[in-house]
Amino acid sequence: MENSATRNDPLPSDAVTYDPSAIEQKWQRIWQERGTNHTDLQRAQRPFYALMMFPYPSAEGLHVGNLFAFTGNDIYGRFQRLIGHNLFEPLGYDAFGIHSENYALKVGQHPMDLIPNNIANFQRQLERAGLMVDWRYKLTTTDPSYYKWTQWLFLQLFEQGLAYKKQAAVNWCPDCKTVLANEQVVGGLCERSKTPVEQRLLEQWFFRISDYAPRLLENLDHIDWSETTKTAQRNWIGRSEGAEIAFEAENVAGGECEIRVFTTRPDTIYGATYLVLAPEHPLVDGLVKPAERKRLNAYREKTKKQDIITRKTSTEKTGVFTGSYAINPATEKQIPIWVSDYVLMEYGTGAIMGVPGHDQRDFEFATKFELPIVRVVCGEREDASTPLHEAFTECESGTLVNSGMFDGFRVEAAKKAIVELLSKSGAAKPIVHYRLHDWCISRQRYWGPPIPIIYCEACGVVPVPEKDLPVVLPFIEDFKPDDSGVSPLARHEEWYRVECPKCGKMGRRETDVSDTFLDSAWYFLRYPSVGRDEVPFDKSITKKWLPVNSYIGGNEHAVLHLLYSRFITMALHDAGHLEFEEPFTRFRAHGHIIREGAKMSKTQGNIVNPDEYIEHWGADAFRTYLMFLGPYEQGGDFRDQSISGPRRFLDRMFASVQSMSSDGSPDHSVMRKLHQTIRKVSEDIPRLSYNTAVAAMMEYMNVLRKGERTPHRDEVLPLIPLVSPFAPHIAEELWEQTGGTGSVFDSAWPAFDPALAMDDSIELVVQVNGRVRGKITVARDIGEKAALVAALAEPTVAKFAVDTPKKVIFVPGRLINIVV
RNA sequence: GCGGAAGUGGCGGAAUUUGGUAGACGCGCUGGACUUAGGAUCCAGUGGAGCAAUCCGUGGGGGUUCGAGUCCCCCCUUUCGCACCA
Repeated sequence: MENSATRNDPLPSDAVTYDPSAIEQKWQRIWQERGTNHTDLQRAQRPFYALMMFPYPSAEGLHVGNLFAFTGNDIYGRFQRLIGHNLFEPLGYDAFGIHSENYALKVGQHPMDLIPNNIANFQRQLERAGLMVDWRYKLTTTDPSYYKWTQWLFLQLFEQGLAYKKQAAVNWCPDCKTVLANEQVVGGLCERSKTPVEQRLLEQWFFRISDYAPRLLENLDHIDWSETTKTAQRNWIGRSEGAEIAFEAENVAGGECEIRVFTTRPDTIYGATYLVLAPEHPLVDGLVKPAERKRLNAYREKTKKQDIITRKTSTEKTGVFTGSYAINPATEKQIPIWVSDYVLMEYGTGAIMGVPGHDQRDFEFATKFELPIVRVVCGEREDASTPLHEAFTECESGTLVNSGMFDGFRVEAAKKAIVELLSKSGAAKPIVHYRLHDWCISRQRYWGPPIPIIYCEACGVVPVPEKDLPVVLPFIEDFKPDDSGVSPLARHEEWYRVECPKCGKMGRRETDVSDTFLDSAWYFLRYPSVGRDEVPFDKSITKKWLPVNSYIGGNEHAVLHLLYSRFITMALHDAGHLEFEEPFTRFRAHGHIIREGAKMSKTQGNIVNPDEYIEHWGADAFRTYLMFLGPYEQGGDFRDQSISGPRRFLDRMFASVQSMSSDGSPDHSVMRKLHQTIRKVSEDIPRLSYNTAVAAMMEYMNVLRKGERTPHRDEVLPLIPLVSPFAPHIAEELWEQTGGTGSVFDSAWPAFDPALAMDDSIELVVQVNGRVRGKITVARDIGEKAALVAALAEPTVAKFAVDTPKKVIFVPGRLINIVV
């Protein structure tokens, strides 16, 4: 803070000067008294729901990144209110989950004690920032009145058959001691702890999100979201069109055995010279010949032990032969069946056909193990005998060769024709495969909502009746997870022993809790209905306020929270609870801020503490600076020195109101600039182009005060609402000082008058041979002939335009280019 | 490896919509005013070279055009996603 805390000097004695802390405290108090930030949800005529991603209330307190995000949303929301909407800008806390729990373990406190303290601290910090949040609708995911409905949501999905339990190989994080969703595993590492993830076979609850893959993908074309976010979702859903092809084989017991492979290149089947199964593939045992068994077992052991990260990143091909053969349904030749870890059990069918001529991985594998490489596609200027030095993967220019009756087919046509042929004998079928897997929601942890299920010896899996919700998370001292794969709650018999709701015999509660992402997958539905105990969300209020008009948040949630929220909304829509199936009409991803060119982190000790800055510069200057330091959707660089600029701007704004005069009439050219500024700011805010909006207002301030002129009242007043979304406290204060009634946020956005913004004379750029040689001031609507005459009259122009012009390019109102 | 985005003064960044004055705005810096003082405030200046006319400048190289930061081709660098996805 050395550089930034240098400004609170004694001020000239008599002048009324800008004192942010006094003004900010005053207006935060008045807003609360008057209920300025309150929304009348029932009576609103033009509802506008401006949502921001709610924070996880960490012990460190509010991060400047949170404030950057929230301020951007607040500006957008306040602007919507000023142009006549009824704004609803709620905020809450995402307080369940491993983050909180691990921190609690680390500091030796119980999360039930810790979280309320953290929330209180966050609340204090957020209130200082001056957000237009209606705190009456605050929600906290750890509150039983909230998670009661998270559990209800689970039951809804259970009833629809969208929640099911299965034993599956799941991602186990040995550090967090819980399973993780696929989305929480990044490059084989736990997204949170960066520990290599292991595979474990466990009974887990899943949601059938994969059933929704086509809809989740198609709807992306119709929603107004940041393109980067949509791309991330498309990649994650991972649609790929291809075919499933069956290869006949004989197992060691002498029985028939069918190996199904998924391929996007059925056209290359004549070049399939071997098959590869994933080491975990269930058919491997039956296929391995006694002579190969020892080597194969050793190989499978080795892959099992290897962590996923090395398996997925090393491209060195390894593998073993099973000793068995399959029949290629196209060539009817015998091809060997191999096992290799480059084939993954979780994708497709866990088996592939090896086409070394036209797949780089297969090429490497075949080269290493000396398997035949056959060319079945050739490009332009190639033929069937052109040697292959690497896989030929080009599709567009490809023509089939060595492919029997399909020789000469183009790749695309061959794909269809071959699948069609093979499907007649049942050997193939066209298939669309999605990478998206079902969402594993079980967590073997303590700090989450218990999954509302009871296991009964007689009745089996019994959902907890809705009237018994919430299943309250008990306060237990011993909440530490262990390596057993069993939840901490399972150690508390007094809690999990419960009567079966169906037959009344003693049963056992599900002791896993649900994923934190379930808490946040529906919170936007709850906000308008906070306080309603009998429903998760009120029907008419929901109809009035949802879907969310504008949602702003970080792109790190592109495939987690945002995808899950869409899925949950669709599922509730299908169950008749909602009338819409996409929750967020418009989504924009904000950027992230760094500090002095480096990433902010606790270890580097370069975290910006909002409290200190607000203390020294005021919340308004801090907000304005955050919005000014870079393009909102890209983020920017927080530099201590630079905050003085926006603060100076507010100082000058304040001073202008104190010194403005009502005598005479405003300056014509200043008023012109004012209207140009109104236009610019009105266009920039909806585009989230906040940095240029602030720059435009600064530019106007420079014009307003140029050469120490005394600004006129009419020149100054419209600036107050204009600046109010950015700096709400000072705007409110100046609004009051200048005789405004009520809140500036209940006034109107300044009207833009195109006639006033229009320049009557313009600077026309004069070029000779495309190079700028001068500028002439002319009437705005000057014609080409008059412009040419005026241009040639300029000495600097005449000097270069010595010959008769060959050609003249005239762009009305902008430039004239004389070609000689 | 694949895909997206980006490369502009000492620094953060404008201008890319529609090819038409490159460097808005701010920080920093320089000079000045007011001052006992200035790390406050205000005024003026600030891409580079040159006394000047002028020339050179948006990662590098080509191209299209009267005119290119903007469009096209090749290359380099940074960055963010995805990553043995069959």
